[in-house]
Amino acid sequence: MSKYKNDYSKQFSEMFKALSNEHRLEIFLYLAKNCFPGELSTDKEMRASVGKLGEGLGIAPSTISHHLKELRQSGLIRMERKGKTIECWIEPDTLEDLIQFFQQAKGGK
Amino acid sequence: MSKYKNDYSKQFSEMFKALSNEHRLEIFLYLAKNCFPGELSTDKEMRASVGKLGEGLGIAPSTISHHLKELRQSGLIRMERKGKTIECWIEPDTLEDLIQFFQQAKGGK
DNA sequence: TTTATATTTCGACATATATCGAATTATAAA
DNA sequence: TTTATAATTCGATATATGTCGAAATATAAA
Repeated sequence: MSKYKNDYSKQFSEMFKALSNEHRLEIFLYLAKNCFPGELSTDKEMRASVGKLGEGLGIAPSTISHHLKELRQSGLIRMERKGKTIECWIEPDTLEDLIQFFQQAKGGK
Repeated sequence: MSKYKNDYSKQFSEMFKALSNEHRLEIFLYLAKNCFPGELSTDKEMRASVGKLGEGLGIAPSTISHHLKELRQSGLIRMERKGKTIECWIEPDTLEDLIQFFQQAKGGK
């Protein structure tokens, strides 16, 4: 088997690691559904606070914070302080990159 | 944040875990490129042995074996003994599932 | 300025993961 | 049947991960 790593393998494997935890995947899916920016990226409704994201997951705030850090560091989400809370939303380019990653793998190109 | 897990979250998080390791991702990409079944699924060239997949990765055969088991258990690849060797190939449906997973996430549906 | 709220950082700990080499199993070849 | 090849399983070990609670930090409210 010849080397089949490209320059992005490391980056993609880090995104997959971020999504390999069920709590992080759930957060990611929630953000993808509710907080995908675009036409209304400045609208408060398009973003979710750390506290909001923690609701219903049954884990400590410090753990949520840890998970969000992982999602951010892998390039899947963005975070920005807004007053007392910190707002989170999906990094839109990365979602498209992931689709292309698997389409290319499927195409065998 | 409301629960956003669906019935498949667990299964997807396991695939992402399998792809979170650089060695496994490399194996997966190699198989996707070279061993995607279809019109020639019985052709020897469409499959790769465990030994072949280990070449050039610089890790022990037992470790390759471990990684392939993870890829198989997560549903990303298939394996079948053929004489002395064990042949590996991509599970084609799963690749399409992954594309749809991210397309759906992007669509916000 | 003091207090309350939201979040992060730190230190600890239990569990999971990646890896190896040795031993084992399965098959084919001599 | 004995030997060689391919791959897996096992046991060990070092490192990484998920989690918590306590303490620290940032901001807003009183």
